[in-house]
Amino acid sequence: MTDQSSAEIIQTFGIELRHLRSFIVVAEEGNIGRAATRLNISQPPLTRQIHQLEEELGVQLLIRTPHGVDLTAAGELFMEEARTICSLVRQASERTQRAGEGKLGRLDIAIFGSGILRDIPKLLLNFRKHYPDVHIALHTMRKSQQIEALRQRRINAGFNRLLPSLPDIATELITTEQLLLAINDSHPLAQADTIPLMAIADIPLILFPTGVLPNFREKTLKVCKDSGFTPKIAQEVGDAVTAIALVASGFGVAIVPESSSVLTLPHVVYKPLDNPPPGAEVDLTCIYRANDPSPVLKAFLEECRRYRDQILPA
Amino acid sequence: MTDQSSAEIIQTFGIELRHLRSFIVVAEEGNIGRAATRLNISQPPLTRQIHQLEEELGVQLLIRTPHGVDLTAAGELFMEEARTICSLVRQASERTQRAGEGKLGRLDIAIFGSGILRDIPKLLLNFRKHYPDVHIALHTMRKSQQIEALRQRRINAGFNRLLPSLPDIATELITTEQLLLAINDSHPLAQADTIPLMAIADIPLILFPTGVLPNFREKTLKVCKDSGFTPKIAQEVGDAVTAIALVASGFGVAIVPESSSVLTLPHVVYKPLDNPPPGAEVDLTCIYRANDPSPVLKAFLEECRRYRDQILPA
DNA sequence: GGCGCTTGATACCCTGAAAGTATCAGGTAT
DNA sequence: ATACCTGATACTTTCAGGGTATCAAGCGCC
Repeated sequence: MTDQSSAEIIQTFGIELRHLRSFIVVAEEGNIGRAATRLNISQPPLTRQIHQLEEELGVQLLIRTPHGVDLTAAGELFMEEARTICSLVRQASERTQRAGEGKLGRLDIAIFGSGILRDIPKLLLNFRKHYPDVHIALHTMRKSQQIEALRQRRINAGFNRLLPSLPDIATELITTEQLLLAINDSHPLAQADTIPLMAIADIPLILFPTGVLPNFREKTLKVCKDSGFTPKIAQEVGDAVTAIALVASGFGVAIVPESSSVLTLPHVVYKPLDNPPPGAEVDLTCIYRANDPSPVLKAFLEECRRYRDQILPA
Repeated sequence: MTDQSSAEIIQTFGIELRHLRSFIVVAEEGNIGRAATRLNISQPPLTRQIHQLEEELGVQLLIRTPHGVDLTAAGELFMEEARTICSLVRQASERTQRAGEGKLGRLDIAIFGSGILRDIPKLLLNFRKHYPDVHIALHTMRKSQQIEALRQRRINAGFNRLLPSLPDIATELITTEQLLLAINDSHPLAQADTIPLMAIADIPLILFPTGVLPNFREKTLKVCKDSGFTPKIAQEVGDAVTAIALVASGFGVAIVPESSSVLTLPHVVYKPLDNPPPGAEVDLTCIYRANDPSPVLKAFLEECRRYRDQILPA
């Protein structure tokens, strides 16, 4: 297949862009001498170039008149085609340069449940503002799927929390969030400004997500253990949104990342932990192939860093 | 304006089609050495060409791996663009060649009243069959308009009868037609198979067309004079169709070219002249600029000759 | 782990094609 | 008739692209 396709392409031996550029100028000037001046070459080589072109095409392009040259019908057609081609080359060059700077291209990005609630949309919005010509496709994937998809090159980056360290996957920290307690407003504890973790020891706890370790479920259990108790597990669910929905229905409480609090559901209030133990926080990170040379990805990671530096002081 | 437009085009210095063709093959092979073999050059110059291209664009197009080369995102984009450009060059080349052979292009052709009745449509149909990609635009013009339009290059060819000889306008004979008498079937003469011209000396004659000399009106009068009489003029009209319509209404008789007889109107019959005097015939000719180099026109004129040679024996 | 094979990159030379110089030939206009 | 355009041609020169030889680096196979 390759042989055939390139055989077709290589048909046009001999003809070079130089010929097209020269011909365009000659056609514009209607005079070979003046055209040569504009091309910064002398007249004879230009005459020869045009002859070569006519020879190569097997068609007369110019009619020599006493005061210059006129285009034949074929010449007129070829001039249009040549203009198109030259401007296409220019465009190709520019587009490739922009692609090289990461300003043009496509990013396939995997997101997961609770990450989408606040930081990722903001980040993507920022990026789109700086790189409007980069097309972003979002895919919802759980952590293990993200890693597999990265390795298979189906995606360029993914967002997740609590990542295992892997040799071929690099990470970029987006933000570190405090943990909040999502609690039903009918519960007496919901009146307090902050809640000591120990206070929920006897309240049923909704855990999430299910899936491979390490995950946020594990994190939640560890935080409780560090506070000196083992929680009563009310229910295990797949994602933060479902967990908070259960909180709204009075199933129990849930420990969620700070950013989840943008999700308002009736009867759900979010309370900071009183005296949070060390480790009562969770990272949101961007993962990508460690050796991915894509300039678009590079630009995206820079945007990630800019976002992080921007919100960390605040 | 020319300076600006070409300045834009000439932006892409350095880059030549050679670079694009080479890059495509390299991208296809994923291996510079093999690509060089396929391009029938050795490996070092190909390496250099790719470097030149990357230099020129200011973008890395290839990632060198131990087993060959991979495309960067920019490289992948540029490869698509390069393919497009190369195939466009090929197409341009082919189209120009076809234009040079007269197989592609546009013909603006002027026609006039009675010529359109038989020969011109047949001729155009033949031409279209051989040259399907030539677009033909028809314009209805009287003789003087045709000549003016030819000189102003608004048309490529015209059809007419009885043309004055002009230095810059060449002619190509299409057909020579006998003259027929168009007569109302209520007239006693309409019963005869042929009619001697003298017989209409007393019947009102409808003359056409009005306009510059020489014209068919003049021809008609001359034929009558050669037969030894001066006709009674019933009416002068602009074209053959109107004249025949008047015959249908009983205004009188008309002398018309043979081809007009394809036009059937109620009560109109066409009768050959009995013993037609020499000169009782009229040419249909194609006129064009004597120095017009257009290959499309050339092809059209050849079609005209073919048509003439085809109908002359019959 | 060392050796051989692959890959692309580099240094140098050489050929050939394209550009330059000088001149010619044809057509117009004065 | 001549002076001045035009593009075409002959010859020279230059330099860019291609060739040969070789190198450096990475992978895989014993």
